[in-house]
Formats: sequence, C-alpha cells, structure tokens
Amino acid sequence: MKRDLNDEALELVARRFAVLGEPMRLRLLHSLLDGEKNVTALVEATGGQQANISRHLQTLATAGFVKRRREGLQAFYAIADRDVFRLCDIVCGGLEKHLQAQARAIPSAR
Amino acid sequence: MKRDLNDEALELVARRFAVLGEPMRLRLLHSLLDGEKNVTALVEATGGQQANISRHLQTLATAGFVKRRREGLQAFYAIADRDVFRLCDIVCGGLEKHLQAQARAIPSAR
DNA sequence: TTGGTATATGAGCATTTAGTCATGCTACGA
DNA sequence: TCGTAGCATGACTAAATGCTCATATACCAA
Repeated sequence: MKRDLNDEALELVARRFAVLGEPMRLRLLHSLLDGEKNVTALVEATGGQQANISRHLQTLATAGFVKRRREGLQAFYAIADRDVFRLCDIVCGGLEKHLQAQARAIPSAR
Repeated sequence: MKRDLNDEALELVARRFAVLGEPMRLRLLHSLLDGEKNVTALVEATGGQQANISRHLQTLATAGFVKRRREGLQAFYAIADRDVFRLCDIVCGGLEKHLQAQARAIPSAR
C-alpha cells in the first residue's frame, strides 16, 4: 500500500516522531502513565528545571500527545493520545531486536 | 504496566524516534517500500544530494531500520525492520485525529 | 491592595544536526 | 596500471533545538 507522499505531510509525520525523540519528553510521558499531574509534580518526578519542563510540556501539547487543564494556579497535564505507548512498545521491541543483533555481531560482548 | 526507566534505555528509545524524525529519512524509507535500491536510485528517487543521502542511510542503518548489502561498486539498501511502517501508520492516524481536533477548535478553518 | 504561588515565556548560550563541497576509498574495466 | 564509477567521509556552514536565568502572567489569600 503506497502512501501519497507530499512534502507537507512528510514534515508533519517527521515532526511527530521528533517530538518523541527527546529523553525528557519520554520521561514526562512516562510520568503521566498513572494519571494527570501538575507541573510541580512533573518537575519533581523528572528532576528537571521548571522552565524546561514547561517548555517540553508545551511541545507535547502542541503535538497533541498530552492535554492541559488549568485549575486555579495549577496546570494539570495528562496523556491525550494513548497510541504513544503503542509507539514506545514497538520501538522498545525493535530496540531489543537491534541490540541482540549487535550482540551477535560482536560475540566478545556476550 | 510500569516500565523500568533508566536513563540509558530512555536515550536509546528517544534516539530511535529521533532517527524517524527527519523528512528525508522518512522519504528514503518510503522509497524502499518496493524493495531494495542502490544509493544512486535513492538519490534520484528523493531528489537529494548524494552525500546527504549517504549520510541519512548511514543513520538509518546504524539504528537498524535498514540494512546494507554491497555488490561490486554498488551499495544496496533495504528495509530491515518492517515495524517502521507500523510506527508510521500509528503516527499518521494520530496526526489525522490531531488535525481534525484542531479543525474543530478553529471552526473558520473548516 | 499586597504578597505569594504556580506556570509560562523572552533572551541568550551551547550543542546538535542537516546540508554541501571536496576528496578519499574501493572495485571494476580497458 | 590507469581511469572511472559508486559510495563514504572529513571539514565546514547554517539552522534548529535544548537548557538556563530572569522575568512576566495569572490566580489566590490575607
């Protein structure tokens, strides 16, 4: 099944992958596995700086991976698209296969 | 199901996403959908520069998404991990949902 | 109104990375 | 052996991006 592949769509798809291509953002998504949290809680959970966490959350929200809910002073973030975990599972699976293949290629490392 | 989340694994997973986070690399993978191709063919198919294509292929190969086969003067590349298309399908699906949600949020754009 | 709290954001620096040019390397044919 | 074709890679530039500091904004309580 050949997909229509115009430049704009390609950029959008690549952009979504790129958003997931940052360890801190994956860490944030992981922290949100057990439900929504406010920024302060995410700062503590990830050990990052508040400004940085806030920016990453903005990036994740813009891409639609998380959603934001304001409640008074606080902003609560939650997973908006659970497909993100299917993606991570597939990547992790591929990663395992790849690392095993590398291990086979370098027997001394086994 | 909580995953063990050490920094190293996180970097590896993020790295794999990041590799898919470039339009030209997605274009290359797409070009390889119908079977292996040599570098020259991929240069023509994507309209890129030879040096750049070669670098992107290197990146894809290091991540294990494509494999390389030398035959005389030529280097043939082929998809090594078809899961990459499952990933793209999920991202495309999420992208559609996200764009539709944005469209609903900005009725004038409909 | 004043002060404090939670989050967002402007500005700047540092790092990474895509792209390009030139060149190197390897295999092959004459 | 010499020349050429196909591909890889060193060196460089430009752009994008993550991070941090300081500050702005929004909200709440006294």
